[in-house]
Amino acid sequence: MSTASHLEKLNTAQRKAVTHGETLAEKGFKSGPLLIVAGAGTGKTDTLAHRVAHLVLNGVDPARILLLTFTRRAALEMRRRARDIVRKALSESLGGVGQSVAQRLSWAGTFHSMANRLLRHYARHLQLDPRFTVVDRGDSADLMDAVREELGLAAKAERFPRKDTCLAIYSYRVNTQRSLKDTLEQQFAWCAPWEPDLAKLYRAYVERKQRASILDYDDLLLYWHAMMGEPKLAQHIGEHFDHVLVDEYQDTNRLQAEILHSLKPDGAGLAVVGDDAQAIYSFRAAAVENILGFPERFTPRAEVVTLAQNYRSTQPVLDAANALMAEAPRQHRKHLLSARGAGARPRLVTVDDLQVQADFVCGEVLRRREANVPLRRQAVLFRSASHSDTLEVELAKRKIPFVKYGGLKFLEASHVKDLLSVLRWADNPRNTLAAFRVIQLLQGMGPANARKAIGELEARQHSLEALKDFAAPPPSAVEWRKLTALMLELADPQRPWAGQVHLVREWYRPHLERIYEHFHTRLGDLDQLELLSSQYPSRERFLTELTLDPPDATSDLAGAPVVDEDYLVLSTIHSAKGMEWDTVYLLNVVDGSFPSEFATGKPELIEEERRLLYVAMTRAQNDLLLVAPLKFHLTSQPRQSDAHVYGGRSRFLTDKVLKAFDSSTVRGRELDDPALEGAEGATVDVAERLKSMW
DNA sequence: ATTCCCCACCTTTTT
DNA sequence: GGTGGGGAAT
Repeated sequence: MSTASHLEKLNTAQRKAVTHGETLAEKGFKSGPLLIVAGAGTGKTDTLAHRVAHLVLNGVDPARILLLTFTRRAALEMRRRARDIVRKALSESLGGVGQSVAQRLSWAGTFHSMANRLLRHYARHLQLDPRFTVVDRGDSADLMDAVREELGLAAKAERFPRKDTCLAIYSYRVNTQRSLKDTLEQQFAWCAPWEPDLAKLYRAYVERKQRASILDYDDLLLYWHAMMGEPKLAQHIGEHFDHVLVDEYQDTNRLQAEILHSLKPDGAGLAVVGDDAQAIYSFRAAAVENILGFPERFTPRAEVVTLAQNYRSTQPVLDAANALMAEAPRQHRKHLLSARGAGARPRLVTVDDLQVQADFVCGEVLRRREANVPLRRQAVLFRSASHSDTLEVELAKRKIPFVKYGGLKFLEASHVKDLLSVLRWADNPRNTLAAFRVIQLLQGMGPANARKAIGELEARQHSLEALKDFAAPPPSAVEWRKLTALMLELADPQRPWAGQVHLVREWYRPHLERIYEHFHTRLGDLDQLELLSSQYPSRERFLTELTLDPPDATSDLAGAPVVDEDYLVLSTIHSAKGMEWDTVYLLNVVDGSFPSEFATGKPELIEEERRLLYVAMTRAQNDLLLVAPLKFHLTSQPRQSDAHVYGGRSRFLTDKVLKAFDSSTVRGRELDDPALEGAEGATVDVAERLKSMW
């Protein structure tokens, strides 16, 4: 296989990464640990996919490869590419093999989804109900809030931290494996006085989840981690996989790193890939030290292969990115070199305000489309989801179709949560969180009655039959019977999954109309949900996978584009990771956004913002445009105020960095009609004239 | 006990 | 501009 055609188009470093351990081929490639440091655009995904394919072509069983990625999308992509490589490498007559490779490569997914799968499998070893419910961030927060209320912490004289803050602290502490005290002191200093109360809250929160057979995102990792702490189980699971490959290793947290080490204590068969310059998830407790210290964690040290040949961008784009990173104090220095050569210099365009920015971007987008760069080869990126608001309005006005990634999700809409809660309750009758929500949808049923009803359910081991015997307050009696009938129907194990969402939707409709103002648009979302549900084989799979991999594009303003139709991509930088476009526009490149006004204070946070800008810039293949509005509204201002900053050039755009850019200014009226230009200097003070009339 | 209405507060990034 | 919490009316 050493001269195999699938290796031909790889460069030396890539080939080294792909074939690492080949000399041990007869032992199934179980070589020592490997770290691939892959700069932006250096063919990281391709290299990993080739490695998977290469392993398979050399006799490794795809079912014994664990491939951990950061998003579900990345996992699918990796599977697809590996399949294509294998298919191509083998003779055409064996075409079917490629297909089965992708299928057999079933252990490919996010840490969380693989955890979910393993935990359901080993549930009985963990005294865990295999029908456990996975709850998303919002539900976790609601649960936290309920506990917070019950403990009387909400009513304290001094403001107790809000539910989201409580959850953020909890999550950070869990994922970093630090003590609560340290977490508070270092990350949430303003909450430190509440430490004893928070500890109490978290204990109650954990108990509550356990009683209801609920696992939150963190629990998926925690349980997996705990499971790996039991030597027999750890060995059993570790032996199931000959190879463990991890993508985006720079964004793993301590818990995840420890899981990996217990899977492969000596590092045999372990290969991780990442780029410390693209570490942008520290807020989620990601530990860059994982990648920096990876080689030394093993004896002998792990092999390190560095990929620096960039296939994505032209050299001028990389010059800008390199200049930006050259000013980062702590890093693994690498200099990206383009395999594509010369191209247009990146531009920094200064505009008056957000409206001019939106106008300008629309104009540029259309101009490029005329020049045969389709919309889907262009993307607009920004620091936070709301930064595209003005642009979205403008795009809709000009009927330019777009899809937005990141930001508020479909699943966070309350009506969607209502409907899903019914299904969750039916799926796991012990899920009192869902029950609590559903019961209160009925008119006349508030928190008190809901608690009473749930109390009776608990007393009868959560048998839904108990619903029949609950004496609902007379005004709600009729609706209570309808709900009871619905729940019993859904709970019937004989009932096929198909049609269940429809059933719930029909039941829910009158409540929806009563509760919400514009119920029609919301009804549309439920139709979407019904459609989506038909793609899943079972209720459990639907609910879990929806939570672990929520649909991440919203495009309500311009109307959902039909597949294959051309549309512009709008995305937060975080959601744009790993992607690439011909042209990239970056909005609001000003201080307050780059770096985010919330990140100031700590040097590490500022550096992460720099990396964020770096990630954004390195998404561009040919054209990179940074737009800097002179007038930029700061968030977190008192309402109704028009507070903004002027000329806040991003501190990352130093004179040195700016040398890599062509700078220009665009004034609002230039966009309207160039023919009106040329009247500079001739101004009329209309206001003064009107006043002087009196 | 529920519901409705008003007021204060806060506004990042995501599995 | 939306949401969450508190208080008053039903």
